[in-house]
Amino acid sequence: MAQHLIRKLEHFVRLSPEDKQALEEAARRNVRVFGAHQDIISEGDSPEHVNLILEGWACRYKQLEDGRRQIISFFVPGDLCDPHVFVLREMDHSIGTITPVRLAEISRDVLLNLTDRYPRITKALWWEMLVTTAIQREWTVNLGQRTALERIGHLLCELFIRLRTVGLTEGDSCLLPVTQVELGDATGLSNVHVISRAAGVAEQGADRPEGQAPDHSGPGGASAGVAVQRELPAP
Amino acid sequence: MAQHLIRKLEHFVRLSPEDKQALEEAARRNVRVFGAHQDIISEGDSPEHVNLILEGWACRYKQLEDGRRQIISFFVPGDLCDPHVFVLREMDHSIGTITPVRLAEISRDVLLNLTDRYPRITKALWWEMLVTTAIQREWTVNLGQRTALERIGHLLCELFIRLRTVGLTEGDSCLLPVTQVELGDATGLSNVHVISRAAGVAEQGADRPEGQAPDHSGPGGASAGVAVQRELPAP
DNA sequence: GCAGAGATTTCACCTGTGTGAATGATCGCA
DNA sequence: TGCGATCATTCACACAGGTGAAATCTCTGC
Repeated sequence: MAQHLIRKLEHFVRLSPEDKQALEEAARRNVRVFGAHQDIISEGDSPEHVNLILEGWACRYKQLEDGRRQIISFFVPGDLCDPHVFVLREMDHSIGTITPVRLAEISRDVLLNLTDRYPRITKALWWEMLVTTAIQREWTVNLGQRTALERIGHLLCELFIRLRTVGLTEGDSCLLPVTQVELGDATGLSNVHVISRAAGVAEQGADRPEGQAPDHSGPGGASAGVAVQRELPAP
Repeated sequence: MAQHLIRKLEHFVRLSPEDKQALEEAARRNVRVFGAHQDIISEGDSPEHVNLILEGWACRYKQLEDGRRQIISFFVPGDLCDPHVFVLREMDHSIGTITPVRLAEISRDVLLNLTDRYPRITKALWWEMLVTTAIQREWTVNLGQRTALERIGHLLCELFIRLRTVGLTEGDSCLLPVTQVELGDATGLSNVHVISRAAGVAEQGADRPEGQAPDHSGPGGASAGVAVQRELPAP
């Protein structure tokens, strides 16, 4: 059940069989299923548990009164939505599904128990959180400084690498169950503009992405290097 | 010395005299001084300690090869640069001063000691970190969805409120020792464009900001509500 | 008191991206 | 088998914001 999370964390620390066992256990109870385009938790709600994505894609987003929407980050299998969220009274943003999603609700107690008993897990979760905030910084740069072409190229590279980390790629290709409107909401572009630029990425990209945070920011523009199939995973 | 940090944390938890004493102590040792426009720590360096800003302004930024620069966040007195940074091998971004800065370097051991012995401080630092990441999310929305006018209005409100939290405002005004180029780097705008829009903010704004995360995103644009003096604090 | 660097302000012009609308594809479902 | 909904694609046009350059203005140091 928790194989994606375990695979991801093992990029940073070596987990013992007991560590893995404990994670599996935590991910087994309280599994919930959501359809596509549903809110898992909405702005203003108070968070009750940490959600571990087992299957499917989701996103964190914020919506302005006039309808403008910004996707703040994507969640793919193995991702934890806010392992520290209990401190806050209420959510300042929403989390919604993109595809149908299967997730495990992990209660505060279970999580505290986990970090109390398994120091390697604690360390790995710290690292996971730091990587997440580093990605968040990269998005800030993406939105603030890069052109449309570069933004989309960079985002595709990020997602490809994250999927590869949890073993959800095949060679140079991966599934990308995200509509153009959603790509636009994530990159701060209009849906109409996404296509012309996404086409540009497809033309230019042939290199393989390397490293954790690819930075294709030169004047030459982004090279995606990812053969992306727009296709939903078979259930 | 640590009065700004203490004042900020007390918005969330009530600190005992001993808590405050401990914070004061930690901020007293290893004080360093930087000039304006210097790097405190650069991309690629490995972080050695947590920096507590005592006086002056700094910022976190990332620079692309072709010179484009994105300011990712501002630091004002009372702010901690990354209370969790030790987990990372090397910095993926730089921290540089804007004005001359006085800061306290807090070592890993001192910080761990602090969080071990003073649970209220631990809780307050957790809260501080969550607020910081919430601000980071807000920047993502700012850069991705808002117009130039709204971006600048929102940024000015944020800074005013943060300064008020640490007691660095006077009535409706505060110091803003930030150049237009820096405002542009933070909002993803060109310096030339900042001025026309900043002028717009000055004209439109007369309301007082309210709440922690002001959201002036309606079609009417941003209202800054802050009378800002562009002036360096006397040394 | 002067020189030089950095910051602000203004201008004219250009371009990247948004808007709105119309047309085709694709897919789930009755 | 066909209907409706959701996405993708394309086009023509509009405009927000970028670019480059030049003219002040304001410090700061000598």
